[in-house]
Amino acid sequence: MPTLTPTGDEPAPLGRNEQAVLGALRRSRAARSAYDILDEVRDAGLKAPTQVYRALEKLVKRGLAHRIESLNGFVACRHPQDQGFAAFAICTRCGAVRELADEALIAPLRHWAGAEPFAIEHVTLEVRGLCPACAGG
Amino acid sequence: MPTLTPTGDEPAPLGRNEQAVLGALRRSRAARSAYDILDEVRDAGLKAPTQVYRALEKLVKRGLAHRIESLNGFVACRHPQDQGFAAFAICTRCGAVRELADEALIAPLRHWAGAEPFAIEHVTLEVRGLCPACAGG
DNA sequence: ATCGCGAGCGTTATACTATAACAAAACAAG
DNA sequence: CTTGTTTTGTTATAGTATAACGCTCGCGAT
Repeated sequence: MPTLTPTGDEPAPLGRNEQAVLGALRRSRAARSAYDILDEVRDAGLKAPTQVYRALEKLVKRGLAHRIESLNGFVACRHPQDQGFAAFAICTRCGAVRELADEALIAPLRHWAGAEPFAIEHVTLEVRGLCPACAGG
Repeated sequence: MPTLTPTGDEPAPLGRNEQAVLGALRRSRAARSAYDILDEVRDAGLKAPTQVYRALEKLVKRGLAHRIESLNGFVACRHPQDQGFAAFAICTRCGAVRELADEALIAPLRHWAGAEPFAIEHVTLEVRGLCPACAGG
């Protein structure tokens, strides 16, 4: 048993690899693939996909990053307050990913979860389309 | 210009490859990867991933199949009446995929789409968790 | 101190998913 | 028949993700 983390669930500080990967995610408004990220963090000493994937896994577990299934990519979390569901609007033209905190979108899911005999572990909600800027409006 | 399809948008009949792939999807309650399907339709003469992906692309365009992003897999459509959004409940234990036609789940998305300056092209809504059977209830 | 253990990291190799590019065949129109 | 178009077949390759193994480092026990 480790002797640190004395109070019980103090979140361990991010390691070098996690910091580098999270930094790369935060610098981008679009989702990045693990290999994109790898290209960007080679300077920081990461050399293989495994290292990037391990860092991403930890970041996602902590809620500091999200996986975008429909892009096979990742984004930094911009709404740390949301502990449960997260939703994303993805522009198919410019690639920008907006994290949606809209409770109107999420509440129905919670409601459905309560009514159905289905034990929800995770929800993926990804809306693809044109953002206002790209729609030319 | 083709002379067939005389009335304008008569849906061309499915080709051999599409039929074989759709058959494989319909036989399964879980999502199948393109390579899974390929193994199953080798008898029908398909030999390369490209053929399976092309068949899947056509089936999805017609609404006869759906892609499950979070599994990199595909399922046959079981609710042909729904033209717009489709949602899925995916059991993480047995892999069964249930297509959700629940309007209560989908209506909020339509509502959001109307209110937001975002031109929706496609919505991915995938709920992962334990189905009633696997939850032991 | 030093031994042994467990956690995490680095590295290599490989599996899995998807598409590009071109060849061959099918088919309608002239 | 021949020509242009569309579909299908085939090969090769790109892109995404994980398995497996060995090293090192920190810690507690002796």
